[in-house]
Amino acid sequence: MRRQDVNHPTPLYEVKAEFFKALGHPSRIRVLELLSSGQKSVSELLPLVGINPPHLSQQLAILKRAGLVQTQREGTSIFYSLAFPELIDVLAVARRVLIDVLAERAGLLVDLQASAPLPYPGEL
Amino acid sequence: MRRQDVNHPTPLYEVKAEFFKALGHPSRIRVLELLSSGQKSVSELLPLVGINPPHLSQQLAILKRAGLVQTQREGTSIFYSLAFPELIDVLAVARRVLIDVLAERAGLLVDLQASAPLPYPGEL
DNA sequence: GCGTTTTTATGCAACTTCGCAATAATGCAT
DNA sequence: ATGCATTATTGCGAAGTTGCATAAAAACGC
Repeated sequence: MRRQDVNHPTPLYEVKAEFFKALGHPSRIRVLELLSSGQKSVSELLPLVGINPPHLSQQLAILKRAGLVQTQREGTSIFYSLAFPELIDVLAVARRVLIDVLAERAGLLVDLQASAPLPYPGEL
Repeated sequence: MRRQDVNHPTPLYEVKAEFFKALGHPSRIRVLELLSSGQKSVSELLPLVGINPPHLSQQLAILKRAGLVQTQREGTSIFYSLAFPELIDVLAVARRVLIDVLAERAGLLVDLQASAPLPYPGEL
């Protein structure tokens, strides 16, 4: 619990920021996408995410603390799953925006190339 | 440009994480929500966001670098606006998930209260 | 020039990431 | 039940990143 939270009823945009912060890491995005197609145990996730066990465990803990995933023990394995199916929608909508952003970036790139100082005619 | 980017085509989930990271701050969320209802100049945003000018400028720069907002000069003012209207959808969908998350949390809270050691019968 | 609006620079505290070592929790064999 | 292997988590510390304040500078209109 952060110092700030001790006495104040966390304002809404703080909570929203927390939510997005939880999504703001490659491994965590990867995990959520993997869980989009059904629950997975930690040992299943390990090779798919490609980080070492303690690190994965930590990232999973962050997602869990944020309330985005839930766990279920099954023998010696622990299965993680999305806490809410709507999370899939968040990822989908974000994907759509990202397409725009990347298209825009690509556009800027060709502009840059077009306005380049006439590719060094005599270079090399 | 990070070292890692020099030789590798940044994997997609890196880019996605960058996107969500850009949303992962209260002031930035606030700005995006304010811009959802139309462009605003920095000086308009200042009192609404409630942070000091350099800090706001920095947060705006982060949003701009992420490609989420665009600017337009008008005399001495600079107007910021959403780069893509779909951003509003992202915020909306996230809001829906958040409602679930918070409801769940509230549920856990009453469970905790229900299972409390019989609220200190004689306390104060 | 001067005032207004916005950005950049710099520095420090706070937080995050991630590896390694250690620990816990379970199931299975003896 | 004790030990052992498997599965997952926790603790800790180094390195890197982010947040935010103060001071300085840039860009514009007059």
